[in-house]
Amino acid sequence: MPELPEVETLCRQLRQVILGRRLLSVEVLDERLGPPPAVAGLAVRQVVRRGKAVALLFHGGVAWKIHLRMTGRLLWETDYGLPVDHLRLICHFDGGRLLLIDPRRFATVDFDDEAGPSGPPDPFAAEDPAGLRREAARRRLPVKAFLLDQRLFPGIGNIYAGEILFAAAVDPRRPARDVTQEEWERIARAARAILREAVRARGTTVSDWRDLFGRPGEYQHRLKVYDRRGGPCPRCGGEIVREKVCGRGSYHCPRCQR
DNA sequence: TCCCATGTTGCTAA
DNA sequence: GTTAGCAACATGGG
Repeated sequence: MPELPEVETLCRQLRQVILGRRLLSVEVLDERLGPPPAVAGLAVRQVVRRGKAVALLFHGGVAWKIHLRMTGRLLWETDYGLPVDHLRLICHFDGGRLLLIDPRRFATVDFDDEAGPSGPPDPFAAEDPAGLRREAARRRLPVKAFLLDQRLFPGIGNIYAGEILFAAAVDPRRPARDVTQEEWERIARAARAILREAVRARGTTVSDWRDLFGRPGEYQHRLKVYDRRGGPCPRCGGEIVREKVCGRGSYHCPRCQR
C-alpha cells in the first residue's frame, strides 16, 4: 500500500511522537514477525526512511526496519481501549503505543537491521537525466517497470510511477532504452513535483491508507490516471485505459502519452 | 463466484 | 544476462 510519500508521512509523524521516547515493552502478536526483541528501555534516537521502509534507530546501536508491504499500517495510539482488528505488533513507549496493523500479514519487521544512519537518496534528487538515460540504455523492459526498480528508485510504487509517466506524457509500455533525453528530463521533473506534493498531502488514500494518527491522505483527489479507467484524460480529453504492464494494473491515456 | 489490490521474492522458461 | 510470467504470502472488497 504505502509508497514513498506515505512512508515519508509516517516517518515525519513518528518523529513528532517517539523521538527521544523510551520503548518500555514489545508485544509480538503474529509469530510470522519473529521472536520479540530485547530492546526494552532503549530510547529512539532517529527515524529514517529507507525507500518504502521505516527504520527506527535506538540508542545503543539497535535498529529496526519496518516494511508495510501491501496493507500494513502504523497507528499511534494514546487513547487505549478500542479493540483493533488485525493487530500484529504493539510497542509500548512512554507516552503512547505504536501499533502495527496488517490484515494480509505481508508486512515485515527486521528487529536487527544493520543499515546505516541515513536512508538512500531520494529518487531523482541527484539523478541527472543523462544518468537516467545511461542507466536505461540496455534495458528493453517497459519504462514503468524500470521506474519500479527499488534499487534505482527507492520508494517509487505503482500509483506514483503511473502518475509520473502521465505527467511526463510517456507511454508506460515504452521500452526504457527508447526513452529520449528530453523525456527523461520531463520524467525527473514530474517525479520531483509529484512526490513533493504527495508528501505535502500526506499521501494517497484509495482504499485503506491512513497516516500515523488514522487520518486519510489528500493526494487521491489529485490523481490524474490511477483507477480512472474510462474517464476522460485531464490533459487531452481522451479515454484513459487500464492495461497490465509488468503484471501490475496500469493506467494511461493512449492519446497523449507516447 | 470471480477478479482485483499502493509490495516483494523466488522460480521457471524463453 | 534479461525479461516475462506466474505463484506465493493472506485477506477483504467490489
